[in-house]
Amino acid sequence: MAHDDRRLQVLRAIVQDYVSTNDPVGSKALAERHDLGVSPATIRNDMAVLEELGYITQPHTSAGRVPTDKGYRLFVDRLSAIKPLSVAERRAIERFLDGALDLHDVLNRTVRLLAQLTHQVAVVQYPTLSRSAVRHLEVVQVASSRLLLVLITDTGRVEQRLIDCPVDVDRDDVAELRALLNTAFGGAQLADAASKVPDLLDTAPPHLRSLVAAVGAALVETLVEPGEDRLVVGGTANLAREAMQFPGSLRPLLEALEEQVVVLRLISEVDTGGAVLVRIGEENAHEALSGASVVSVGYGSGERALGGLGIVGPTRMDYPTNMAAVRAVARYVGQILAES
Amino acid sequence: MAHDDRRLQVLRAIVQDYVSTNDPVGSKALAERHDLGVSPATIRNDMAVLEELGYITQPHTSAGRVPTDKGYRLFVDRLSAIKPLSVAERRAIERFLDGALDLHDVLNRTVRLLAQLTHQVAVVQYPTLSRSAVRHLEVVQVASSRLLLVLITDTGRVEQRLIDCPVDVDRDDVAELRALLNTAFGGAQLADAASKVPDLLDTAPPHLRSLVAAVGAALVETLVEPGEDRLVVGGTANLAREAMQFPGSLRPLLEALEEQVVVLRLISEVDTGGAVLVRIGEENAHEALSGASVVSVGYGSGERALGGLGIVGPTRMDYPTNMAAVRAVARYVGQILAES
DNA sequence: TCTGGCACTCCGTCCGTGCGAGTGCCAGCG
DNA sequence: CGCTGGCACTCGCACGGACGGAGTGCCAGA
Repeated sequence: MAHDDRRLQVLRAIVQDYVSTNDPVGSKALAERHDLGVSPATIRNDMAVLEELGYITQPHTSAGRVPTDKGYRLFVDRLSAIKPLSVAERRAIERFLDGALDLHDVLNRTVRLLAQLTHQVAVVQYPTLSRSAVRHLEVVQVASSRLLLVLITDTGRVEQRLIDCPVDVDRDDVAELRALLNTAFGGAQLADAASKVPDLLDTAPPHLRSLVAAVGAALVETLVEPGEDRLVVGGTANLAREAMQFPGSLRPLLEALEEQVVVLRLISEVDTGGAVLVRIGEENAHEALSGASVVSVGYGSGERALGGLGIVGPTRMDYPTNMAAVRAVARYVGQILAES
Repeated sequence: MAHDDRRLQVLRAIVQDYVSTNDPVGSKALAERHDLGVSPATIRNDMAVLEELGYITQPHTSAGRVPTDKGYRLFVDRLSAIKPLSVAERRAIERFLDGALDLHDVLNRTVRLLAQLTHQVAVVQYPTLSRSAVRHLEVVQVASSRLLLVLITDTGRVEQRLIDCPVDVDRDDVAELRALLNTAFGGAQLADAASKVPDLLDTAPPHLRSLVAAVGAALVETLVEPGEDRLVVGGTANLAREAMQFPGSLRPLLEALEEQVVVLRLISEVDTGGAVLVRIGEENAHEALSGASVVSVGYGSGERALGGLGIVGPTRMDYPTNMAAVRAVARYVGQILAES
């Protein structure tokens, strides 16, 4: 029906106007700014229907209409296409990410880039350990009975962990242990590491067993530990600019961003197909984010997703542009990580 | 003079009341809440003098008085003693920092602890590389002509850096290089590392020279690079609670905290004597912090300061308590780092 | 030198008004 | 049957004046 079609166009127009002006949009303004080919009165009727269906709402009687979460959802799903980035933006991405010195650096630059491109809070997850492989394991003795285990993954991530040994450790044993660990785990997926520990224990020379046990335990713990997934957050200053957008104060949002665990769950639940995921307002379950939207996507080299990245902002955001930025940045990051 | 003395007591009372109530304080309220032994009228005269001298000011004619930066300065310098922490707080600190697994973990816990104790934004600097010694250098080959240099310091800090080599690298050379580096630099102060590179270049076997040069350059760069000093920031959510305190918006402050470099300079300029440093409002030079105060102190094991930590908050803060918290946390962190 | 009293200054709040934007409904028209 | 123009109605908001209260400065007296 031409009917429904126009109604959707009206919804699209409402979302676009509201996002760009931040004012509830009325029928008259809509008719003026968009070539809908009908009069304000007709638009009013359509808006009444859209409101009935729950796509828009009016903040107060006799104010303009504002999209609801459901309205944004429909907009994202059916009324918008991801807007391609400008050439300048693409070049900016390249320039920004080139010349990164290590993983830290790559992710820090990424988060700043993303915050700058989208004017939102940007979030980048470190490559998940459980999907990484061991490139090298280093054991350094820091005290007579204390070792520092350093894990270097194929994604360039470096993790450290202190190990308290039951007894004093001999210098030569450390070297032996190092060699043993690297032949056992070198190149192996970290996810498989846990299952290899018992084997290694059996085959290890007796005088190293207790050490191997301690190191193995530490390795497994590192994987399980909630802190294993790190998060880089940037652009929180962008929140201040749009402070009015959020009900009450920024506080809960800032807390959630610091808490990390909540945001982490959202960011790491990426679509395996590589599509950009959008979660709008209440869809976020967690209360602190109920007034916010999250746009996220997995990044990685080849098919496997190493981690997620994305942005957090008010539900009233420019979805097409932001989705494009998130996707583009994720691609570049994937490329760069593949190279190193 | 009994005169001046009372005036200072009035100033102290004003600061205390203003900090706790957040309302400009008037002569009457002051007389009621503090045993100054004089009438409001007398206090008014004193306040007029204090205002003349620039210690207090009135936001509007016929509102109460509010301390100026200069007033807070006098308060901190002469009118307050660092308030000892409660037993519960001391125990909380111990409990909170115990069981940290590595340097990351220690610093992350520290920043959260400090934010929680003071209800301000907490900032902790990683132990400065230039004051650390090399515990171990690790070289890992990540591609035929690409090495990953991992530096482990005596403070437990682990730094990584990618090195592009001019030519493909032989596996055995890597092992040799590693041994060479560790005998040359092991245990040495990083600050001295730069001066050792030329020597090492001379004595190194010819086939390793180009590698040593590349690694040496990377090492020196790591020290010089602005990013060498890392910062952990936490408790930004506390800013939202006191958003009204800051002129305009939180934006500049949040930006400065993300920028890191500004805050870093403030935090790292610690008193060598181990005293808590307070910078109030305009004393902070940088514009974004002109409405904020910074309370900082160096932490470290023994005498040398490894780095700084502190808090950033509105000038209207509880200085005695916060100074106590900062000092106590710094001590514990120093202890813990000395142990590992 | 301190105190009580007094006049004065303003800020913040409240209330009433007017304006403007936007709506819903209805009758008429193609 | 759907679109249009017109119209009355509803609110939110900005403006402006009045009011009360808190706090001050000053002055005369103890």
